[in-house]
Amino acid sequence: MSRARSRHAGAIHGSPAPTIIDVARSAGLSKSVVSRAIRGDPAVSASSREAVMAAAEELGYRANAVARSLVERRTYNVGVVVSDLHNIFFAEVLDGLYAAAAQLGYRALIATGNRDPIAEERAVEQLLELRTDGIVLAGSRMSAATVAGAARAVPIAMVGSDLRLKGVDVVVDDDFRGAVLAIEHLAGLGHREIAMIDGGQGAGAAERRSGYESAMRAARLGAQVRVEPGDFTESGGYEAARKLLATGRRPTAIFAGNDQSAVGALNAVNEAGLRVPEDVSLMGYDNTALAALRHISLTTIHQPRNQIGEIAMQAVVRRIENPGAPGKRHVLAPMLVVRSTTSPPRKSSRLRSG
Amino acid sequence: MSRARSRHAGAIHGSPAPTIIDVARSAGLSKSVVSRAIRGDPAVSASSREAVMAAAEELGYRANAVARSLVERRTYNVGVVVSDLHNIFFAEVLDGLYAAAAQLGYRALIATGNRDPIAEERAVEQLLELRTDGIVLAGSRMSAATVAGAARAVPIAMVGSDLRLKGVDVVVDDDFRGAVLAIEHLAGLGHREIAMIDGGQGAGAAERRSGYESAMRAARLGAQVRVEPGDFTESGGYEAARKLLATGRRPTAIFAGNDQSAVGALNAVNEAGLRVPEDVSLMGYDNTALAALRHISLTTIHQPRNQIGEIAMQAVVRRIENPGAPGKRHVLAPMLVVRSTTSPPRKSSRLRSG
DNA sequence: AAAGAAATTGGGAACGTTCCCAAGGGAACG
DNA sequence: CGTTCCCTTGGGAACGTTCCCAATTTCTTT
Repeated sequence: MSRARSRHAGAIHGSPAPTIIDVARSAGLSKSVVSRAIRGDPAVSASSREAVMAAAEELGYRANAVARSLVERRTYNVGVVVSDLHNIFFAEVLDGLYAAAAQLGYRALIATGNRDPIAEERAVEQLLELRTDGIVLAGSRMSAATVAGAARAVPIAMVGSDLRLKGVDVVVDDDFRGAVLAIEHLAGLGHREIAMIDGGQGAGAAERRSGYESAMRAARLGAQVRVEPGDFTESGGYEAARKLLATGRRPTAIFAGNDQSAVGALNAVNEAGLRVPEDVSLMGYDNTALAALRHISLTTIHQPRNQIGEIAMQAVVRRIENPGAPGKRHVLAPMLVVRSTTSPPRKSSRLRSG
Repeated sequence: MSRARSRHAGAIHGSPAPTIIDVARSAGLSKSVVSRAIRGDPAVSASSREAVMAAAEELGYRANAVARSLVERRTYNVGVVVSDLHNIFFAEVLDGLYAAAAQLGYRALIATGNRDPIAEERAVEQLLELRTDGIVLAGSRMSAATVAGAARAVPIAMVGSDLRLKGVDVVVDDDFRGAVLAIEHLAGLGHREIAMIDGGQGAGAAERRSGYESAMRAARLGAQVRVEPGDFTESGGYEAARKLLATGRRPTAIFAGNDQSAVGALNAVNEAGLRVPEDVSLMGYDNTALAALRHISLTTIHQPRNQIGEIAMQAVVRRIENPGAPGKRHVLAPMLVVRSTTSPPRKSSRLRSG
């Protein structure tokens, strides 16, 4: 029956794709049997199954997820809205999300808001129209009201932002704890003048700052607390570090709110003619790919990003399959990663301050 | 009728979402009128339109794209398969893709292959089942046969890889030209011993290499051509640069295949006790965010990534709406971006070699 | 060999839209 | 005032599946 060269009918885009009915006709069976065979339903005789598969292959049949979704009233799609794809931080979260979705039998559909809350809302609205079974919001800047509105339609999980909304799962790193880890490391090396560059409105910035303050007090360094305003960008870190170095007592260690700003700070320290870590120790937060570059080799706090994504996806799927289950808050433990930007302070300053 | 507090019926996930029929009943009109009003069809009286909109709002109605797609036999979705979300290079391409899709009335649905050709194929297959109207492949590593198979079902555009398949649009930066730009810059500064770190199998690596060779010959530096095998990773650049510096005549300038590997090379140069750009000039390719960091400040070749994305999306949509149109090759012009890692060679070496 | 049970098959309804066509109600026109 | 035409409306079919139920076939068992 089939030509020698091409196994599939050479469908050009215009011509309609074969349906289950075409396969049925070609296999000499009913559409019901074809449907069952395609889905792997055991209630099909071996011979029928074979005939169906052969016909499907021959025609180049591909299941139509649209029709299937319509009758099943679910899509097995989970939408993921990422506020910013430029932020490498989210790449690994997406990996985790993706892997977990595949493992649970769902597809992850990624949309982005390009750092614009309005665009994010539009993206959510579109995913809702597409009838995704659930949505994961990564680093969202949307208002609580909007999120709550979406949560009415479909289970939602958020990562990166810590909205406490009932019916919404939240997966966060324990930023407070991470900051404590950082300060314990620096204080343990003997530093006393430990300044922090703040992350402003950034995700987790407030927790990191209070972790810093708390750990400083715990180390009896409450008097040395010094928080320089900044943000989570490279230039924010640069400017903040310049101020730290130019005025007041010069810190022997700087804890930046994230890796980006730490890299900016690194540059400011170098420009001031100081060396890292000999003159100033420097820490970041997030353990992004940036921190791992040899040329930078930044001591930082690792967030289990992959796992964050996994857990978020699992949370959504759990609530898809178990409607009515309440949303939870999942807090993950950060980890210290020591690289080359931290060392004990110079003897002189150590003596002077001790 | 409606409670005071909540404008929308407080639908909890289990209860079915309202349909056009619910709206029709509530507005006292037929489903046809509702359908038309929702879609903005002018053939609806003002009073009906108002009634429909009010009822829709009241019920929290949201159009069901699944049902709509089934009957229209198109989804207005364009799938985007990104080989690697960690590669910041693609973030801007995605921006362009996304913006163009929105502007043309389509949605972009992003899927990823995690650098695994098998996973990429799976992603494509899933998008095809979802009946996306077209697909953009970004940095794909799939076999030509697989791509051709997908192209039979739906218009395809590729960015980053340069498969010449009929029925497939390709959008690429002119990598040959970019490499020429790099060498012209270095040669123009007075460098003669200009080595290149190759990108191996990476996208565009071959073109960049031949651009290098050609430009070297054009500058009468054919005898100085020296290509060190490498890849597009940081450690690849590091290892390659070590070899370049350890053996043979030491180059005064190194052109790395991309920014990542240039950063690795930067580290190797520093470790050898040499300074950039005083002792060795260094160039990358891509103008990623990495290159722009002050701490790195790499001279590099810029690819119009945003535009690459835009053009790819436009190409797919053009062929969706105009089936049978042939695929084209779109070549974009790269640009030199001078930062701090290039300068004229030291006098001494210049004299020696001149 | 008959009867009952089990396995397999087929047909119709449903999912929520859009599209097409027919019908109703004015307005305009002669 | 009757006819025609336009504007609006409503109902049924279709999109490609899955699900349910009834019908048929095949196997067991006595």
